[in-house]
Amino acid sequence: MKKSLSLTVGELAKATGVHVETVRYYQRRGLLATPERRYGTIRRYTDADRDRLRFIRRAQRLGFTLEEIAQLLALDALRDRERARALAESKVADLDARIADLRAMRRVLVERIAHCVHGQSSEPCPILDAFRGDVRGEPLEEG
Amino acid sequence: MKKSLSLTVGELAKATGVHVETVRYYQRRGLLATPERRYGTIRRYTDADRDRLRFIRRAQRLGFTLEEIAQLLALDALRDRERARALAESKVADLDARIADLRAMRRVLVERIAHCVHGQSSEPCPILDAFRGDVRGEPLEEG
DNA sequence: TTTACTTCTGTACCCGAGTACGGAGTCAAG
DNA sequence: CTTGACTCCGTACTCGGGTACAGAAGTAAA
Repeated sequence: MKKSLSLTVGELAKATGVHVETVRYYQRRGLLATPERRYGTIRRYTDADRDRLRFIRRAQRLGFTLEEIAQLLALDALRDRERARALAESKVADLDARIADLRAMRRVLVERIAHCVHGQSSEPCPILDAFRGDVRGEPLEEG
Repeated sequence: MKKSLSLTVGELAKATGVHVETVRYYQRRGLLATPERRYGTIRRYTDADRDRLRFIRRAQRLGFTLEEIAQLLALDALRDRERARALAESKVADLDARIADLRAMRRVLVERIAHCVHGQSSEPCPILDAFRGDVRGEPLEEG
């Protein structure tokens, strides 16, 4: 276990695949600590900082917002499994809803494309006509 | 066919379920024309305006951005079926990619939740550990 | 006609997740 | 010891899709 207190922001950024500006942005957002500048030098980052940053990026790829990631990190620090799990579960419900929405959009669009293919030119495409008329009960409303 | 040149912005907004400010926003974006103010009075909108606005909202519900909707409206004006269809098809591909991404996220999360449930408390939740370690080949990268 | 709502217009602000930039200061190689 | 790259810091800007607000003018009902 090396506790290499050795990374510059640039190295940290490279090691995690984010831009330097993004590292600073996460610091502003409170997701990542800003280490001291010892003796008026440059800030140095540890492997733990790098791991935390990787955690952030992975959680992001799983669809968590930075706000939610901040919560996850806090729960992790408290070792609060229950709440961490609850957060993950509500995220799954969230994903399910978004997937259902996208599938509904897809279904309608594919149907309209089929109508467009079988029809004569120089008339407006039924895809567009479909938007004008009633698209089966106005789906996908919020709330 | 009544060509009722009778709607105020407020009525137009109500008839289409958008806020007045949003109507104006669409006008600024060039999606909707701004009718003249005749004899220093209030602007009046037609049924055609209302239909166009409904078109915009429906296309939005199908996942088109306002930029794309502007394109669709232009293609519609030109009666260019080919390009309208192509745009719809690329949108379907787009939706497929987004759905696949969300499903991948969901799969990983559900798996991690299962791990979290079967484990002893007062240790960090494996959901969070998973973010620290390798989440199977770093999926969901852009590009 | 007065009161109370709308409308009109311009401008500024919101969110989330960053990106860009300018002028310092610091650091490593030659 | 200078040169060039990197860091620090603050501030401002981006995008997409709107929302908010102030002050003036139009309009409808009592």
